[in-house]
Amino acid sequence: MRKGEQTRVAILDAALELASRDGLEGLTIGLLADRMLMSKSGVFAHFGSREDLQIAVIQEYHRRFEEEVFYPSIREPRGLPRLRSMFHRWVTRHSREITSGCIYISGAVEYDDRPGPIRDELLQMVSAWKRALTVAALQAVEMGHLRPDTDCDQLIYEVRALIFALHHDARFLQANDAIERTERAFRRLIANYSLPPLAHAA
Amino acid sequence: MRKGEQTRVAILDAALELASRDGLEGLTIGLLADRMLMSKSGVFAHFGSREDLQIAVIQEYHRRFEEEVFYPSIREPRGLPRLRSMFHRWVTRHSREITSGCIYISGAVEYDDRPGPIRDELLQMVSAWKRALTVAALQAVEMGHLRPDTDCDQLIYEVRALIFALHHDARFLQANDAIERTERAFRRLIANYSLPPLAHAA
DNA sequence: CCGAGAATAGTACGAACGTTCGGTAATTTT
DNA sequence: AAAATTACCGAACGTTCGTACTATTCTCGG
Repeated sequence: MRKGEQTRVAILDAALELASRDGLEGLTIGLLADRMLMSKSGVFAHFGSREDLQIAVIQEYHRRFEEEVFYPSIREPRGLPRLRSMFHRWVTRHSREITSGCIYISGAVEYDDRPGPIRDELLQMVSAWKRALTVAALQAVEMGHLRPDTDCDQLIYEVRALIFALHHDARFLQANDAIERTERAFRRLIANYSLPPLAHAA
Repeated sequence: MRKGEQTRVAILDAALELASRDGLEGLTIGLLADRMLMSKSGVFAHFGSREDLQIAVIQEYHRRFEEEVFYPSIREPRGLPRLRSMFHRWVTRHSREITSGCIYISGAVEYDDRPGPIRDELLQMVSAWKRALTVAALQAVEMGHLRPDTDCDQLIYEVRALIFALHHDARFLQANDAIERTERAFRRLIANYSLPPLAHAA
């Protein structure tokens, strides 16, 4: 039980790459076997079914997302700095995987009308991240970084909207100014919900 | 050559419904034949190939989109009223088709990594609509409805972002406050780029 | 170094896919 | 009413899909 896990990890890695490009529905055991230079049944044996494979991919994606975006950010000072860090790392991740899309987003489109374990898994991951963002925003209000009347759900809704646009424009429209626009919009958004600087006060 | 066109229209109508729910990739000739109570070959004969069927669906979707969103808006007064109308009708359309998603958005995810005629067709339609929005924004600046230093590309980028979020939250997360949040964000956005009301001027 | 058990290959299956083809109705034209 | 064209069906092809079995190869502890 050592070689096995080792190849399982390798398969999962290739599966992630494949699913990021072609979506979870495009993730096929045959293609995966080709890429691994293995037989279909050899790949299949490592996961009980295709659905289990897809779920494993989602979980692995989430693990990496947390590792790359969430955990580093949580070490930043509570409040606006942490929220900024979460957003920036999120954007950076998207610009890095500009050739391999975000499974959260593509999965949402693929499974918005298809109930089942995969949709449930995706929903759980996306909701968790959304909640984490909202918590960070709430803390920013608590700390006095954002205006006390800030509707944090609304703020995070608009923040997430920017990421969706980034994903769309960078990948589909192949617009190279998407990252810049996303960050500019974020700055304006934060400025909107921030307390006015003292210099401008009456 | 009369009965044929008639059923072709009926097939296209069913195809649109199917593609809106399951995406353009989920649009299958077999399922379409089942829904039409026809044979696969019967359906097939009306379109030279599956790809031609998919392109026909995209074009029909675009036709309806223009009819429902663009043309009525262009009768509104040039400038901010027209831009508002375009956005509102867009949102309304999304809330109406809350059970059947937007082909522009699902198609963008499905074909962002798949070159070919379908991607080209989608790209053309999406770009055209984006340009129409930008033109409306530019006119709003010209008319003095928006600040003269407004970056219209940036504004429209953020406007489109809101629609992406609406689509995501309404369909995938099934959040029932998505429409309200979208409109609230739009108001804030416009206020940001508007000239300050005279009452607040120094 | 060998034998047990894990890891992978091989083969086969039923289903669904797009597509082709030949034939038969139905419809339009003459 | 006859002829010609169009509309549709049914069956089959080749491929790919996920999955179930069986066989073979490899790995590693005793």
